[in-house]
Amino acid sequence: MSMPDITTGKWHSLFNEAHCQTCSLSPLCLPLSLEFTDMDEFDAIIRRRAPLKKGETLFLQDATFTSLYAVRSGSLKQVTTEGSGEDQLTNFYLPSELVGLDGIDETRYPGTVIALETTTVCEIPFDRLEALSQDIPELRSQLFRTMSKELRDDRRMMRLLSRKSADQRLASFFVSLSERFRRRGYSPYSFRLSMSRADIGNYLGLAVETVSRILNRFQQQSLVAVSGREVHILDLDTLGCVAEERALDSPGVS
Amino acid sequence: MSMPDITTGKWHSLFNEAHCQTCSLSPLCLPLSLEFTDMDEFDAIIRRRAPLKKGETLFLQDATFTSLYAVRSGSLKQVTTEGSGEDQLTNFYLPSELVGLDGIDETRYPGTVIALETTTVCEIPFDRLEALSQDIPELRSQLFRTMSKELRDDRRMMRLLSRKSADQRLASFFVSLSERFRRRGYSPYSFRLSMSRADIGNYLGLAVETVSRILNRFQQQSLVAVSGREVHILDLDTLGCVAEERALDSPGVS
DNA sequence: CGGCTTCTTGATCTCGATCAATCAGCGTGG
DNA sequence: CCACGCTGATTGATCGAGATCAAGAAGCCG
Repeated sequence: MSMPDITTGKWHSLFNEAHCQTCSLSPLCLPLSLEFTDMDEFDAIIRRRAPLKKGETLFLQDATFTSLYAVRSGSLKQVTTEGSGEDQLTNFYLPSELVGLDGIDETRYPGTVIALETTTVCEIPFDRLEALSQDIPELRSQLFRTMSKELRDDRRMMRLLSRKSADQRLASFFVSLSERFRRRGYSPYSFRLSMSRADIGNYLGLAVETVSRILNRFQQQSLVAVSGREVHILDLDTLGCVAEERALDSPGVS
Repeated sequence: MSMPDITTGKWHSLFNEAHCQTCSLSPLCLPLSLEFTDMDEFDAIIRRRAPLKKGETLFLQDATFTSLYAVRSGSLKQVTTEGSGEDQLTNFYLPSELVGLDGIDETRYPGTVIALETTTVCEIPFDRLEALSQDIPELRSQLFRTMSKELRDDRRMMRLLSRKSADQRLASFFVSLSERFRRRGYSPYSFRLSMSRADIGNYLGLAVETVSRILNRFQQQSLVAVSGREVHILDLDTLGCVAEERALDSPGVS
């Protein structure tokens, strides 16, 4: 839909020409607060990567940590396999978001990251980024802030997982997605889910069947219109209320 | 028990003399990888704080973010109140751990931090820390690593909250506590819980009653011996298995 | 078309929440 | 010293949200 068309064959040139200075995402991405000259320096360490196709992995769990990745287009999921248990989907990544921050303190990435659709990323070698962050205080500061924000989001997720009902989880998910699309200049009301129901369930700690049923219920309540992976949000306000409301106050649920 | 005695009155002098160079926690704390001269510089920006008594708050949710805090002794909990819902306990902090990292990207702390017992902390003004981290690459690197580790721990917590049974949660909690005490030089097998059952339940996403019941069960299975807040871990290995095992494989639970 | 995977829908079962006492620990004041 | 009240911990009985099991129904692609 709103993503550039991969089939034209113009990608490669487009993609070689790409620079932070001309990237529409730079106000959201790491170079956010950089001056032009600093941005040049930053841009110089970035490695553009060939696009990933749907289902391809950016890196595997336990691979040696070397780089962070900024998403340019498309989306990815991070999956952690631990012990005997099943996989846990810990994150979805959208354009301008930074992948790999949780790998810094170890030598390995703590999860596998997989493209959910055709996806392009910028590779940022971490040693060079760290060196550069010595000379550019804004860059360092921005890195700290990005990590801090991710910590904060994690805490929100913990609250969702430990206190919210299935309805509240789904509602939160849609509100959050809507907000993320809005910030990126896409419509907050109409978008296409790049992840399967199973992914959503795994991420939210719910069974696939539950996701399906609640989506159906939301549809009957005219909160959203869902057709396959196409989503139209009809009543964002109420959805926001559902997301935060205590299960008690919900009136005529019957 | 293993904590210095607060009642002797010797605290204040002890506490004024305290420096990173002589602090037994420095190999675990932020100055971990610093040279002597660097550690002096770091030590100079630290502000020692008067001890907090049980129940006192280090800072309130939405207070302006200014500093990180390193725990010297005692322990704290972080509690977030959001919307109409109840509080969510997002973290316990033990000596050498860094409090406040999730406040960096906003101007405010995202939760209230409360002492669970008599607790001393070192205040580290963040603007000075950030400035210092420009000159001391090891310090900057350590900060990144600390934040990254916290991200990783958060992901583990999400897995616990979304996939693990109540038994597994409690077992994980004890294994994790045990490990944290061990790293700090305390006994990994005998310790005193500074938090209430309600706190544990809130943190693990369980009702108090459930915590109580499962503790009882663990006791009957001779995994732990619990008396009030005094804990003796009898079978750490099995506890570790319980923490990771899928509910299926557990053999003769009956 | 057939052979996939993904999604939906229905029926049943279970774990842990909730409700409701009771009990234990503990500081306070008579 | 002991009755009182308060908070925290335990124990028992019931209930319900959501998992699980089991079929179908759509898509999707060679």
